[in-house]
Amino acid sequence: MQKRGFMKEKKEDRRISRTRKLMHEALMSLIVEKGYESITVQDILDRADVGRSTFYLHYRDKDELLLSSFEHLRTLFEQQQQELVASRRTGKDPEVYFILELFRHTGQHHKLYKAIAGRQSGEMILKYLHRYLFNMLIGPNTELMKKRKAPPVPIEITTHYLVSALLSLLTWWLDNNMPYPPEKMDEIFRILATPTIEAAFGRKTTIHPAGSQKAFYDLFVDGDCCPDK
Amino acid sequence: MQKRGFMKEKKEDRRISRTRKLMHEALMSLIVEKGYESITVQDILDRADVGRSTFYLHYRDKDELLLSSFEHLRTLFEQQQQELVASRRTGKDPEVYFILELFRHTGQHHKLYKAIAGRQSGEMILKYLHRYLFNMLIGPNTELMKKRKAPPVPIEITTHYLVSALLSLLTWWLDNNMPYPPEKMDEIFRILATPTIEAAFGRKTTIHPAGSQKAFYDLFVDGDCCPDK
DNA sequence: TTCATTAGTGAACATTATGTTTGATAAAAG
DNA sequence: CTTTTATCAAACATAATGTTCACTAATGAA
Repeated sequence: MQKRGFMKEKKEDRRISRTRKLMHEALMSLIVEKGYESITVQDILDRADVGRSTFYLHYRDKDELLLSSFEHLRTLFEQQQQELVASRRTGKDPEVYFILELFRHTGQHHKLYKAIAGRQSGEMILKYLHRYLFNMLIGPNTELMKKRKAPPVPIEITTHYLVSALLSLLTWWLDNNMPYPPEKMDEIFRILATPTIEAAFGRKTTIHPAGSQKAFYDLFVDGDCCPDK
Repeated sequence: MQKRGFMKEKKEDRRISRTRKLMHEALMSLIVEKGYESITVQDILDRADVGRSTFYLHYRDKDELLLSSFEHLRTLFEQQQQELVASRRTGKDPEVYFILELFRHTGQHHKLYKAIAGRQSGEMILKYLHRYLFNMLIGPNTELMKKRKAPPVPIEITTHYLVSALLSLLTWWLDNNMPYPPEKMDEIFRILATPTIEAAFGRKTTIHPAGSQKAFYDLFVDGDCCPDK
């Protein structure tokens, strides 16, 4: 997407990256501590130790900072996804792994996601996630559409329905401190959603387990995720 | 619940009912106009033409007023439900009608519900609705539980999943200006959800159409709901 | 190293909303 | 008619937001 080399793409003033990072970290730690809503810009300023004017030089408001932080996580998730796809050449059903990896990823960053998506922070992020997953799933589904001429339910509705259902499972899992491992949640989603997919499109779907991954964004890899492996 | 007669249970100062009603109406019309979030207490004061102190004499804040208004609607819905149950002595599967009536009811008050539950007003109401529906559905489901010894998915999760799915359909419907009649939405929900229920509990569910109902809360019965009957 | 450029500072300020308090007023209830 | 109680207006304290500006310091390119 961007010009220049491969390892180095430096064009940004160090000060900028520095203050941005400070503000992100401040926001993140504050979210974990007291939840997004109750955080004030002043809180962020104090924690990050930056001037008021500096904040508004970078972001329009609290929400924009949150969104920006969240996009970090999304990027990370996508990198992990790609690594996984690259490392495995089984090839088939990439969207099947997707859901398991989604649970894995959010589990790894559960403190953040719980604070961010656990209903405590505005629906903004949930909306974002919804859109993201919707686009992720609409591809495979439109393919399926071609096989069945007149599906009993409009595909848009089915997709919306399934995304919401998946998200509900995810937020439930986070809100309840992840009482099951990601694999179990993945299985549950399959059990509950597969018959719906079959009813809406008429097709068999298969079930797979999947692999592992690595940690980044060190400060917020939370450690104590899930009871047993 | 309360003491005294049958038709008359007046114990409340007229002034109280009057100002409360004024504030409710103010909030409702404002929600329809500009969405909940952007409404300020001052807006409500101006529209209702009540003093600032009066407002805080009745409600702690905006949210409490909204919640109170919403409970009005819930009461109305329950009345309609009971009338329906009373008028029909077919008796079986009362929860089957429930979903259709839910769509009918929200369709009738779509302006309010769209403003209130259409993602524009905080998740507060959605949460409330979720809890409400959850309790509504947990009864029938625990019955089903007894039939199957070890359901493959914990009932709590299944219920949560189904409620979320139902709500997603409902909000989608409202957000998209109710492109289908309630009957169609009811059918769609059945198509999508029934196989899940069967997978989670192992049982057949039947499909019914249902009747009509009446209007109240006149100011906000919106009229132009849904394309064709 | 030098130096023009760019980012960060902090303090003041305007603005907007919230929620509380007061004593006076008017409308109910009995 | 009298007592009680809800409402009112107005002022107030508080708190958060977002902007401005002149000053300072770090940066990176020459």
